[in-house]
Amino acid sequence: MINFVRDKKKMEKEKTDKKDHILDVAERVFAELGYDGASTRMISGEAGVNMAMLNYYFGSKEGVFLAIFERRITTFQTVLLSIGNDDSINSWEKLDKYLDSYIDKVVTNNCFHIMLNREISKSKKNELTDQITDIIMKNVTVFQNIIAEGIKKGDFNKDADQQLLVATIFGTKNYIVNTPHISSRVLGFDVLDTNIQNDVLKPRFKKYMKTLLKAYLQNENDNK
Amino acid sequence: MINFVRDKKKMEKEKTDKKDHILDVAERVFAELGYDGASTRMISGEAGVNMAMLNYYFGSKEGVFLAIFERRITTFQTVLLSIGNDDSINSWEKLDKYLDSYIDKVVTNNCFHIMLNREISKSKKNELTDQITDIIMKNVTVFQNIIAEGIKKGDFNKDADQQLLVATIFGTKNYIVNTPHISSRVLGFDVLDTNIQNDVLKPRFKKYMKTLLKAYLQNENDNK
DNA sequence: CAAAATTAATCAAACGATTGATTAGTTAAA
DNA sequence: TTTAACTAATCAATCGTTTGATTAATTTTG
Repeated sequence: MINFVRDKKKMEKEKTDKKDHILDVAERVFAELGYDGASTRMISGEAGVNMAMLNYYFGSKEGVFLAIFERRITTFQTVLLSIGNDDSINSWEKLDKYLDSYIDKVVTNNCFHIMLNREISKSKKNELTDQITDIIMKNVTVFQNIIAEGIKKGDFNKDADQQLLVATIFGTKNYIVNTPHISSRVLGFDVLDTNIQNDVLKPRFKKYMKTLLKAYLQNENDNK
Repeated sequence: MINFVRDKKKMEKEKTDKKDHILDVAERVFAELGYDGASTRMISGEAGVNMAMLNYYFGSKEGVFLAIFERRITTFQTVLLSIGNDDSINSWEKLDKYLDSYIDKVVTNNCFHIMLNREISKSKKNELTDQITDIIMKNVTVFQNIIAEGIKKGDFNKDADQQLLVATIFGTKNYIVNTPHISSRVLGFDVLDTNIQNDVLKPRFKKYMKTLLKAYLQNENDNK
């Protein structure tokens, strides 16, 4: 067996790569089978590591689950927050930017969002669902503020139902991303195919969402 | 011990009542914890029956799951189908009727729809997800046909994205019903409270959905 | 009608399999 | 040599299911 010479830098890189690899696999398996349906043996098996490594690295199965979260949420939320707080653009532009960023992210990281929504859909509360709720609410609040601000400024129709509009944008996204078997049959192509996602789904989804929101939020006496 | 005189009719009633009771409980527990998260012990325990009764009546855990489906889908789908096939009303009225029936049903039977959507959100295909997909697609197809017909007739805007509109109506519904922790915080009330559902949620949801679809589907040169 | 035979409903106990987790020991790196 | 990375073996607990036995209800028989 050949023994490579590896410096410390390289090692650390490989270590985090290994942990990252485990999380990649776990994220996919959790999305495929759900948290309860996915076993630690299956995850470690597909990741090509010993089962005990999951506990060695992440402490427990739940630790793996939470590690997946921490990896995804931080950068994403700061991006959305910065859009919400950008005072140099008007409400319509904010809406556009938010939708562009949001749709890009959730379509690309669909495994994560499938996993996330499966767990939050458990109607019985527990520590985990509370944590997930808080995470999701941060994204929701940014969107809500954009709408509320737009209405206050007079850019958006004041009769709009802010709360249910939240349900529409996030619900529409969830439908496409989280139930791929259904949405693929409705749309006529495989929504999980990366190429189709980038070339067809994302632009079409963005365009649709903007048109829909414009139709609903536009003041009745306005013309475009 | 008193021995009641009971005719055959009465007996059968009680038997189906018991099976129905088990399915009621199972439906709730599945919604609370997911299919994998809910154990047969827990279901039988909460239903107050011996564990073996689940297998005696329904063959297996999956049998319980499928029995819940058969109980719910039949009547519901015929109602929606009859609306879709009603030629005495125009497309706008069909849309209204469909939304009224659909929203009433899914909000009331929220446990069932939570359960249904949790399982279909597993991205790995299996026999069960295929069955659920077929069931869901029937409801979707009725809605799609209403939209397609309306566009063909010229009632609806021909530039409308039919497919993504499907994602919006069913997605918005799912968001409200399937993630009650989130939607309750967004809306500011408990979406699982039966009284609130009937007095507040249903009428508001119907009104919103109709307004949204009208804004999007209305021909640009039309006035109401 | 009454006794016997048959069927349906229910139960506690136990089955083998699988779960998440831990151990004690080995290998590799610093 | 000390520490970190990794492994095979094993743990108790829980899973869905099955069993054999028992009770209750119904039908058949004499």
